[in-house]
Amino acid sequence: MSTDDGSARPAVVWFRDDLRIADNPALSAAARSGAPVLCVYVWDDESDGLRPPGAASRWWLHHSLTELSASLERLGAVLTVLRGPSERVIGELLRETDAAALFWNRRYGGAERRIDEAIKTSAREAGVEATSFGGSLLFEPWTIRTGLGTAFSVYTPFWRACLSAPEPRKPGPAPRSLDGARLPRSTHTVTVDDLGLLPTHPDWAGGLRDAWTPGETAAHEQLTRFVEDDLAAYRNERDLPGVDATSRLSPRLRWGELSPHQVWHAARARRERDRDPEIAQSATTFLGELGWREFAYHTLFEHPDVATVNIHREYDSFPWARLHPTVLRAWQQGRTGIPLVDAGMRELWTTGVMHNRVRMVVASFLVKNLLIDWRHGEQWFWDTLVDADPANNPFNWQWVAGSGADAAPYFRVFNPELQREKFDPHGDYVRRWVPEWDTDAYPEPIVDLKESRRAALAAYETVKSSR
DNA sequence: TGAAATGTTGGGGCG
DNA sequence: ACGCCCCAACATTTC
Repeated sequence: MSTDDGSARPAVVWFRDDLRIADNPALSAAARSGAPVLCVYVWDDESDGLRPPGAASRWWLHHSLTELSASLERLGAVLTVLRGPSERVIGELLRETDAAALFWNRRYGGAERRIDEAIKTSAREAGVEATSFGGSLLFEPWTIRTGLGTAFSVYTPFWRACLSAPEPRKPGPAPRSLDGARLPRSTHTVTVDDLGLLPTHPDWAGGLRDAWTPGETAAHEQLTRFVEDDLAAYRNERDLPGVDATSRLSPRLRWGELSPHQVWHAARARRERDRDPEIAQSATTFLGELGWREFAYHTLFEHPDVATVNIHREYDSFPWARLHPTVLRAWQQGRTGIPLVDAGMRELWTTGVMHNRVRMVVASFLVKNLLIDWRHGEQWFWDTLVDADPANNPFNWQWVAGSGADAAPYFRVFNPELQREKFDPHGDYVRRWVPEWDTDAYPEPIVDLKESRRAALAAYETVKSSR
């Protein structure tokens, strides 16, 4: 088949949360098809229900798209950037290019699934082969079911079911080269720069630049280094925020610079290679963290509005404190007078991530000691995390708040001072982010820990009794 | 992937 | 030698 100008009908690859060329099932399918490949990214800030990325996420997205574009050019293709409502923009592209096929890797959010379904239907009606692939999860949510055919609501049996399901596929290579499709002049494209994703006035991204190199190349270096050098100590040291013992792969998975399949098999291969029991245990613990990611997506699939609605609806009547903006701001800015909390919030603001143990502590502090609705915390994380994930972020906030799937029991209130003594015993982490700790410049706590704990338990008591 | 309150135990000081 | 008390240290229960 040919278009009017004699060129073959292209296969369109729509990139979304999969900004990589290796182990990308949609890209591979397009390359295999023999058709010229047209790679596209759509910046859609118009469709209903799509959640606009936060500021830190936009920064990361800019750089990751830029590298993806360069990688595709090396292979012989280009990344076409479009702007507008996905359904209209993709539909127009298919018509203008007389595309033969449309490929993508699936998304799992409510609005995303509605949009993708509508596009798939109209593409097929127009004679375009539209095919979706599993590229971002180890286990598709609808394949992991309880004996009754329902979704799992508890992590442990969920993960056990995953582990006894067929093993996730081995990751595939990047295409060696691509036959890049030509774009008709009539198509209105923009550049990554045109999207205006970077902060300008002021440019607050200096800390992010120091902490990160977005993009697929650095992602692979990071994965290799972690698996080869750091996996052995992972189990014992991952809870110590002052030690660099975590994988720091979360933004890589969020943006799909790495697929979970690449991470899974890298860790498994390391475990098989040398049979050190320390590595074996660490690998199991680490893979369990991938399991929580799978469970969060599983939960998002079942509860599309997880970012705004309590999974346990009895929490809808929870007696949150009246919101004092100064209190929320003190938490956001790391000025609560609680050293571990302030250290975490400042790490977040500077680097776009926070150590996982500390995330639990600051979240517990906001929700329980300050009695501030978890949605405020979720939104702040959404805006400031470079790994802000549509599934993980709301899932984990609801987990801490007690309203979520397999949530922490309501009475589990972290004591941030005790947590500091346990997990940052030498104060390395706190001093790194709160240098004025233990000086007169450091403020008094904005709440009494003992008293606010009692108040939290009383508040949660009202929810419990209404069950 | 808690913390605090409460209960139990056992060693040592002491009359 | 014995009972009593104190109090860590650990275990269990409760929130």
